[in-house]
Amino acid sequence: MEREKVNRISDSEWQIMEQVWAYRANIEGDRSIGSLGITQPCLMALLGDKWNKNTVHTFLKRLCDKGYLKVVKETSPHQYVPLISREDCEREERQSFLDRVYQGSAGRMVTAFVRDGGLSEKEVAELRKLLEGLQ
Amino acid sequence: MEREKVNRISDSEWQIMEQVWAYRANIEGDRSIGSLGITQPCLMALLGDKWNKNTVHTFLKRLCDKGYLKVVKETSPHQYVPLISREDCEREERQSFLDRVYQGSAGRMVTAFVRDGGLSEKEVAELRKLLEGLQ
DNA sequence: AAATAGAGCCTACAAGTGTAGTCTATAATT
DNA sequence: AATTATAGACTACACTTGTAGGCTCTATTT
Repeated sequence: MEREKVNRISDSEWQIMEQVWAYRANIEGDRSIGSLGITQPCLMALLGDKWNKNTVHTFLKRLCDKGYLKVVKETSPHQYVPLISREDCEREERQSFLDRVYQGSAGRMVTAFVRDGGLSEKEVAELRKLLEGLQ
Repeated sequence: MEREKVNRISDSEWQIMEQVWAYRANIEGDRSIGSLGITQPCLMALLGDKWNKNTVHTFLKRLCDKGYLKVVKETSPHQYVPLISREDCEREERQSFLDRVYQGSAGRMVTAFVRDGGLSEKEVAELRKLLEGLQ
């Protein structure tokens, strides 16, 4: 039962996935819309003129090839649906970052992040609560 | 005063840097040894047969080109000295990881890491202490 | 001095990534 | 129906990364 070893999501591809996930989250619970996934023109609108249309297409195709997206071709324009949750992807990214830079030591890493600042008071409070639960 | 925009350290290159930094840390304070940096044969010994000699050379050269290493050619074999501290690199990696996966939200990220487990009791304790100091 | 071994330099090459041009099919408009 | 605007497919190309082969130079051994 070992997972196909497929390439990670690249930087640019990740930005595409962001939109795919966000879109997906938005239509959640709104079954009135017959929409399953985001379309290329919709993506273009959200991304501004960051990339050429064909560039976006290339990324979408690659994400499909890598198994992160599914394309629904019954409609026009086509719709792109995520096959993996953002949470799962985040977990994998966290793990690979951890292994790469901190040799797997979550403690050292988290400490560095916290020390580095950037946490709001609310976040600090939340984190404190979380730590209490851990014991 | 803007920093040269140079490529990040790649995965394999990072493994080389680990050794360079570790070696450097070891000779710290031991000025008796006339050693400035690690050599290719030394690296090979530390890395085992992970890579071919030429592969290691390629990585070293690329790291020099990118400005992360300096080579001392007065001795044979040559010595490779880091031009950037591990801490600085870690910081940059953290930042780019944060931007990439968590849109810069350190809080969300740290929370995910903590929740994901992998923190030892000692690390949890330490983190708690750190958080207290933050207020 | 000739042979050998290891270090350094240069070259190569496939896969992955960022970026976009071309062509074709299809849909909307005149 | 002819024209035009798009979406999608396919192709291209430069740069990065992982990986290593060859050649040369120098130091060491016979």
